[in-house]
Amino acid sequence: MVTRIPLQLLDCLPKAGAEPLARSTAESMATALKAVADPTRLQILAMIAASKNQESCVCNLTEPLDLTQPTISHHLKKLAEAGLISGERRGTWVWYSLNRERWAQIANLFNG
Amino acid sequence: MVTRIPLQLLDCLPKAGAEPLARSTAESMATALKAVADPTRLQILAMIAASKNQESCVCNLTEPLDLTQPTISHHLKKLAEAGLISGERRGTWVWYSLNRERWAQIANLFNG
DNA sequence: TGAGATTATAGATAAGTATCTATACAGACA
DNA sequence: TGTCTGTATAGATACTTATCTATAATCTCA
Repeated sequence: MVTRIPLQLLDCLPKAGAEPLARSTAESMATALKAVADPTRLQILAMIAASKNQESCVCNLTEPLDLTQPTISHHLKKLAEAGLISGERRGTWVWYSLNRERWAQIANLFNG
Repeated sequence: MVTRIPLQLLDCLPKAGAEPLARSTAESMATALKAVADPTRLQILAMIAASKNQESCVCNLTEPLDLTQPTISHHLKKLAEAGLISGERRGTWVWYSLNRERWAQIANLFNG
């Protein structure tokens, strides 16, 4: 006996080959995007990009953003972990600059 | 009497014109990015994009993603609120498709 | 070496959110 | 109209995280 599939269901069958994005890939992309998806971190990135030599020390970010220094450090750490910025100690200060290659990778998520 | 500024400090002064990104703008951008910055939602977006006519009903998403139907509905709502997808009821099913213009707007955040 | 300045870390707290179960709503069809 | 199917909403819970205060670590310089 043949099971009859109602028309309703047939209309809704997934097309062959519509494989879901691999979970591991999706998680890796989401981690990078989460780092950017925060208003304070977007402001930090904008300020670095607008600074002389496109780099900034922490001291330049704290006052304009009206947040405490540990909070700024927390956000810089998140951005660094996502590979979006790098910090380099020069004397007393730590200078943060954008990682252009990583930035381009994320842009490609949307251009593909 | 002139206050003497130590050399150390001079080295760290922000450059003129390095205005922070307006908070309201940053928050609006972050809202859109937060919608994308979730592995499940990335998978949903990928599945919609890979589907026939680039649209999908909820029933096609639930099983491959191994999540309950209310959870999928929750994510679809988030994506819709961010303007990234739109749902259209056709009979029993609601079909979701990508909003290309909105997608392009987000891509521009990274290409600018 | 010791004092002062800059940055990072630890721990606490409050707010946000991804997920579930239970249930309501909406359309198809017999 | 009543039943079945597909989708949305409500409420609860556990997990994440943005922020703060307090403190440690690191560097400069007198």
